Amino acid sequence: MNDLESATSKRMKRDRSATLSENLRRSLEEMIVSGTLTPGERLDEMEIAERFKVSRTPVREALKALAAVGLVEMSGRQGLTVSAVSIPTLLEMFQLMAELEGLHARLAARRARQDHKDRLISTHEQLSDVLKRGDPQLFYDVNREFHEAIYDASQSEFLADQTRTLRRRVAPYRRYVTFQPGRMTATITEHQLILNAILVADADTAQRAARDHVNLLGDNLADFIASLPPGMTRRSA
Amino acid sequence: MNDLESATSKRMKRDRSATLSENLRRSLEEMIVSGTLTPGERLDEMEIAERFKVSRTPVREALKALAAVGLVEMSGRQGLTVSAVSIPTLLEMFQLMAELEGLHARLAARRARQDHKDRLISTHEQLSDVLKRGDPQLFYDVNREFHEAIYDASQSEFLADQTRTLRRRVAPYRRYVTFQPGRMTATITEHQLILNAILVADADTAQRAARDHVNLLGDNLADFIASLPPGMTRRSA
DNA sequence: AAATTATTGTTTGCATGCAAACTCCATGTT
DNA sequence: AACATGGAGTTTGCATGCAAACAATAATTT
Repeated sequence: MNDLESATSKRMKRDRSATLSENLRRSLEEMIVSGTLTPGERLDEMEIAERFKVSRTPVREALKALAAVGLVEMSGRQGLTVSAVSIPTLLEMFQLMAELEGLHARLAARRARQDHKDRLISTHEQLSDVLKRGDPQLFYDVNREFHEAIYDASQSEFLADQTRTLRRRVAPYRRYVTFQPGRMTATITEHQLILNAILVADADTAQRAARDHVNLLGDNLADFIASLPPGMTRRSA
Repeated sequence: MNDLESATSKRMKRDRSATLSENLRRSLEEMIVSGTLTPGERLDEMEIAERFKVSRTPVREALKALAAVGLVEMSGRQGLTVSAVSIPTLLEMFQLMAELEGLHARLAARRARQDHKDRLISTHEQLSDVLKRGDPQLFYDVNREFHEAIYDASQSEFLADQTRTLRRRVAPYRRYVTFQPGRMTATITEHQLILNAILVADADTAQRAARDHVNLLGDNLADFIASLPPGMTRRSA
């Protein structure tokens, strides 16, 4: 029963989520979502294994899991790549995101308790502050916080999971939109509409506002893509 | 260049999707979706490996993939189980399904070409015929065909993928609803409404009709669950 | 007899090894 | 010279083996 002994390496393994493959999955997912690994990039099992100092087995398991969610693609034996989604698919993703966020907002308007509302309000104010400071990365993060607050208020865990999964899939592209001029300001305005509707429990308005908010994001993305020189859409590195 | 030789076992491996783990994933998924493996049931790696005459490696990869989609759960080292979803989660799933199907119907109403419409009509008629014969399993399958026809007409592949994935997740429970008295007849009526709206390109009506259709399913499920003796909802074997 | 510890067995997680298949380059043939 | 053919190297897919962890039972102690 020695305190020192119980804190040794044995305890390390006790951590439930401490399987190598699970940690790898998280790491790789983060790298894909954050753009460190770019869409279309080849993923070499051995390379990753060496990089993380593990064998290929947990690497393969992690990649299998990511492939099942659609973040990586395995086309037969010719190797794995970070999923590169086509423009039409990307627009579909935003369309679906719009519906999901709309549904969350609708449910939030109906179910939000006072603590949920408080969190929404404070997060929204926080985001307004960040806007003035003009830190895009921070804005990106706090913006996510605001949406998480809506998911929380909607009290729909499964729906939230689905939404987060989709969110991660569009994340590599979403950054292009977030940093568009005027988008951050517009976001604040749009959030305000959603927030107000939730606060007064106007489900229809909340749903519409949230849906429109994401659809505008999609439009911005489409605009951005259209402004790119042709061919730029294939290469994503 | 011997014909006989080129047709030997070497050719077998040429099939792109012929990796053991992929085939296993399909098989296990089918078993879960069809109810052969029941929610909550323990999945033993070795047992499955022996059953399919393969090593544990592809089994583990298949299970990892299924876990990523939510069909199986792996809680730490204490083994994997077929996912058992709680009642509230199940209702959330139907709610989301309703939105997805609604979106498909909306898009289908806007985009369906004549060939899509033909397929919808013929599938609908087919389902009506099946109703008279009273074969629940066949009804289940043709019903799926009708919905597939809608996905096809909506021309949204990604959305269709997402819908199918969710469909598979609720499949183990959906059967209870399909076989409820009166449900099949009601389904035909509801499909008719969706079909009519799509044929006349009335997007709003199509969306509402499809959404209501799935929501009614959810209601039926909720009724069925409520009619079960308490405690019956936990154990699912 | 009850509780705690030992121990055995089962099951998962990971590493390693091997073979099949793909890629690419070089050599050869027409 | 162009195309086909062959082979080396790379990469994936799967099997096997081992060790750590969990589960359950047996044994020991109080």
